[in-house]
Amino acid sequence: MIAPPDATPLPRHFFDRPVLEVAPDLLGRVLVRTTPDGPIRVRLTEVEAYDGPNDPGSHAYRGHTARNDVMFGPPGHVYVYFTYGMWFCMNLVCGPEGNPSAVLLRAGEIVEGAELARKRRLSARNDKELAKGPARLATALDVTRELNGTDACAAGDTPLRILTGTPVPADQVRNGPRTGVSGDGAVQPWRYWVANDPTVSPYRAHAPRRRSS
DNA sequence: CGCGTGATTCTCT
DNA sequence: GAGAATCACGCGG
Repeated sequence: MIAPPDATPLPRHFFDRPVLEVAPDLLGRVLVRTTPDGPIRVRLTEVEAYDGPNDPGSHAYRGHTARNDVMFGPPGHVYVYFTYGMWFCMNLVCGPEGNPSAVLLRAGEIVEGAELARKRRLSARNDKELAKGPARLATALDVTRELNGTDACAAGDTPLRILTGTPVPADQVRNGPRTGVSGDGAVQPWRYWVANDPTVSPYRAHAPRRRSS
């Protein structure tokens, strides 16, 4: 019997391309998180590209460190980072090994396991908000530091993988400036989203924090 | 609805 | 020591 599209992982070579090609092509793909209580599936509606060692917005801009190590590894793996003292965000590594490019997964529509996601997203006022924002998406899927380096292209019963899903036609893809990025990196129009999708997060320009004392 | 601010800790300078 | 690829909440209109 033939596996349905939603059961087929994206092949590794999907990610072994320039990140600006991969990012819009990820819209409509389905991320599956396997938990002890059952699967959670998310249809991706918003992503952001970070393009190699010369992108001033990228965590890899200042070289190879312990935190960004996974970005320098093979494509198709999950890079999870911790930020603002509280939150995790997840990326999928792109391009050839050694070239530190990645796509930040910013938002999606929960298509299965919403009851499991709600348990971790108690402040969400409705299901559209469950994964509306990169840290919300990671929280809804219970993605933390432990999943850093996971191979999202592996077959079988892995904790997190990315399936073929149904790609979004090019005429429904929009793009604009990246969110939350400071300095020169902010101007790149490398945030991609699905037109008129209610699960896409609102745009917010980066706001530097003042010192408290 | 838009805007401002506190939360909380890791990472790199 | 500063700033962070963010979120939630309170306030004012």
